[in-house]
Amino acid sequence: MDAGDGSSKKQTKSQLVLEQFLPYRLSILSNTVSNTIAREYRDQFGLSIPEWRVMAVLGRFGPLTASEVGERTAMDKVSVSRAVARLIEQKLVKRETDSNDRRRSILKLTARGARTHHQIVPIARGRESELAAVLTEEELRSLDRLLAKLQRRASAIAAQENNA
Amino acid sequence: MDAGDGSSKKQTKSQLVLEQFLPYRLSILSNTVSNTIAREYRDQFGLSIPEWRVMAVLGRFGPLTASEVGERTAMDKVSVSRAVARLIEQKLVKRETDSNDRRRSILKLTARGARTHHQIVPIARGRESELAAVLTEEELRSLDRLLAKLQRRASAIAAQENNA
DNA sequence: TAATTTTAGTTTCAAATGAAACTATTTCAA
DNA sequence: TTGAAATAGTTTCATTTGAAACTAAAATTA
Repeated sequence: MDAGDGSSKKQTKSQLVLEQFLPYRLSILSNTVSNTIAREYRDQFGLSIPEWRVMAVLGRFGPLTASEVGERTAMDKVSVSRAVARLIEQKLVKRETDSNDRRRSILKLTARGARTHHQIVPIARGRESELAAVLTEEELRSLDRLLAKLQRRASAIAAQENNA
Repeated sequence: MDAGDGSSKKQTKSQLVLEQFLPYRLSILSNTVSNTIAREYRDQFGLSIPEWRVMAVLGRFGPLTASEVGERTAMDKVSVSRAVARLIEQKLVKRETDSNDRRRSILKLTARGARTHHQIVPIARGRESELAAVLTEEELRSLDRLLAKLQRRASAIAAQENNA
């Protein structure tokens, strides 16, 4: 076999070696990481990733409206709406209507939500550290830069695509 | 504003700044890239990402059995089975039963499939280059290394998790 | 060699997701 | 100020996905 690690060798002209193909590698890495974490959130707290993301931004920046949550999490409004609905059922989030603009609702963590948030943050951080532990400080800074650059470019391409 | 680019600043102890959180950043980047590419495959060739992945490995390494396709693409057998079913409908892939082991089927691109593959590869590569163009040669090598390291670690964590 | 277990792949069912239509409210423009 | 357009968020519907059950064939073992 020639490694699941997508390393080195150049590919030939009209072939595509999937395991060296950047979009594919990003997708596999991201899924591996997300699935591991998702399972932990689910097993320990009964939360899905979208639900957890909403909690994370409310814990950090709340109270927020649903659209602000969307901006902060890069989730679309449908996903936010559904995640919020489940969080309210679970009494982790509460909603009140904005008195200035009654279309808006204002979301914040309940006391219970705040406690859960408080429990999850260190776990999430721990997972991240466990992953990042294979990298040196310098590699981490490098990764940060590279991901930022790629994200800017990827967003630009996506946006451009949207107009065309 | 504190940037959608997830840069620099350290986060405080019991908070989690989503846009600096590595699993989240990987997920957003990967989704941005995949969605752009997925749309192109869909619009131009009527293929989904799983379908395209199957075509890619068959084009490069075929003929293969369904499980070999699974290994090469990191797709589970259900996804492979469904992708293959659709590709057969579209007459891009053909299946014949292995005469030595009649549980197995042997998959290969049809002539039509090979032509489609031949058309897509340069496009896929083009997209990758467009993305990678923001990085220098050295940054690319660095990225390659970092992703490989992270993937190894992520897989190890996932595997460990599976036993526990 | 008959019974049991394993392997390859498919089907089924339930949950997750995305796009489009919809409701309620607010803003804008004539 | 009233009618049209825009905005916030939800619901609906069709598609995708994942897990578990299932079928068929092969390998194992007793």
